[in-house]
Amino acid sequence: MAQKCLLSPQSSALVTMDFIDTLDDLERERFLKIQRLRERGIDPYPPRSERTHTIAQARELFESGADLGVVKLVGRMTANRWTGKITFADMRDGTGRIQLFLRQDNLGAETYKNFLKDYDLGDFVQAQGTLFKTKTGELTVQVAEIKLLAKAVAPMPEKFHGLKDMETRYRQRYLDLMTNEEVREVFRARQRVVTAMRAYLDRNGFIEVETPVLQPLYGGALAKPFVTFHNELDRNLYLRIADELYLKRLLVGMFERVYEISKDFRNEGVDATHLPEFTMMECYQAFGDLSDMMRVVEDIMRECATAARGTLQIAYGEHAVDLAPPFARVAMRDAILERTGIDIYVDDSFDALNARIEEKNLRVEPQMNWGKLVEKLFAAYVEPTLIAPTFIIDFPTEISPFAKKKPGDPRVTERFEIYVAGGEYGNAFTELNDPADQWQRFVDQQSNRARGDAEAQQMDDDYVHALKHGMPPTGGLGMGVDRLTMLLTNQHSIRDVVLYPQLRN
RNA sequence: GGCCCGCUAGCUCAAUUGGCAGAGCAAGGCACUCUUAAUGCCAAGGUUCGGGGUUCAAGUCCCUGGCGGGUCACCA
Repeated sequence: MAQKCLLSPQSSALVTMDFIDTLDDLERERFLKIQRLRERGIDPYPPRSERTHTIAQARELFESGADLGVVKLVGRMTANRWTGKITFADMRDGTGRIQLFLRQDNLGAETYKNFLKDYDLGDFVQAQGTLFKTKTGELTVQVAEIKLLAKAVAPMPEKFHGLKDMETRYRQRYLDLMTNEEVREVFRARQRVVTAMRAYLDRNGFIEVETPVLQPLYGGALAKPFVTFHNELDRNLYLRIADELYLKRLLVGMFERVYEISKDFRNEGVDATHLPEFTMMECYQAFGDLSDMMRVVEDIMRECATAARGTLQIAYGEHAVDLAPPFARVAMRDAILERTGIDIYVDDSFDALNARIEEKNLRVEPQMNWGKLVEKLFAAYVEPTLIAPTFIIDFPTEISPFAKKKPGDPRVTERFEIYVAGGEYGNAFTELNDPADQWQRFVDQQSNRARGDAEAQQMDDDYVHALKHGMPPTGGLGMGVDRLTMLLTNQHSIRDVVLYPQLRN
């Protein structure tokens, strides 16, 4: 008898028995309901559903005064309140929540009893009936017929406190999404950010392209790569750390404006602002320069903020930020001078700058050259203070191997990074198109590598060769899509804007 | 990788100095025809992350391993 009631019409007894052995007590209770339903001839997993409106549509139409008559709504039951022979239930679909009103007098004693017995929170159902308002004024479906669409065997997380455990939220994201409405909104906002960015670029003549993820030589950024192996080719390949060098080759080939929104991979630390795979937008504009890229950043910030938040006045944590262009422009030298009293142009050698830093008792990690020391000084004393959107310009040449040197001052380049609320959101150059200079930069990077800099660029002869054929004067930009989404959704961990983040260790 | 914090019922959380491991939600039973974190009563639910140790006695103290979170260092 026990075995018979576990038989499923669509699977063998053996499989069913094995499955039931995997269930805990709560799940087993629900699985027995599935058996009861099947015995009554009800398929707990019917192949199709019927739906006349989404919940949002039904709500909107009703409020506008339309007479909808009988509607069929579908969704997941998420709460139940019963008082004897009537039950109020909450049902949610992808668009919203609506209350169901089930009454024994309407459904019939048998159906009503079976509903109470065999339906659970988490089940997908189809409710047919008419819309009305309860005496407390809540829009409600007066249910004439209720049908099970998909039985949930496992119980939902707690209905009031939601799912809080970080690990479960990330590893079983579906539980997080079904329980925490605000999490779903973050990912809807992310989609609006990406769509707005793409729409802006498309509208301005940038062509979306795809470049290799697997690269024989990685480059375009200073970072440690992931290494993989191609069996047939019998060689190592690297997962891209940036798209830069492939995209700029396209300008040699006479595409004038290109962009790519891509996953990049960097084999480095994992924390609240870094994941090993992340999404980057890079765009390049032939016959453009740094100031064109500033305009692109301002436009993208404005359009993405409008799409995500509907306003340019946003809150990020404790900061109020105004994203209305134009953004401030400050030379790195001036920013550092103001915050530390050190003039990097006076102390423009490694030894001099290092001595000044020690003299002032500033905490800066030991570095291998002047440029990196400047970068550290900036990161420690300037970056956290940049709340209003600010372009920092004139980066040291030593840390900018793909940027053109500033006319009249070879120590720095035509490069900016955009900072908002103490964080970096984009990086742009007037692109280096002089093949001899580019070749020398690679050589300099190699000497850094020889001195132990694991993030130094490798020589890319093929890229230099491309430049020998002539690349027009060009402005290029990279923006972190995840970080922009964080800013625009007020999230403070990158894991909260990535559906399936890599977890630590 | 260093340091700090956490891991207890399906979920959210308690547990005093080392002294019988508890509550709410969910799920089970009963009552209740306008509830909305419904309510009332009853019953059930545990390898306290794993392993080892100290102790008459360990959720609690010690050692060790695992998995998370925060922070510092590096990178975006």
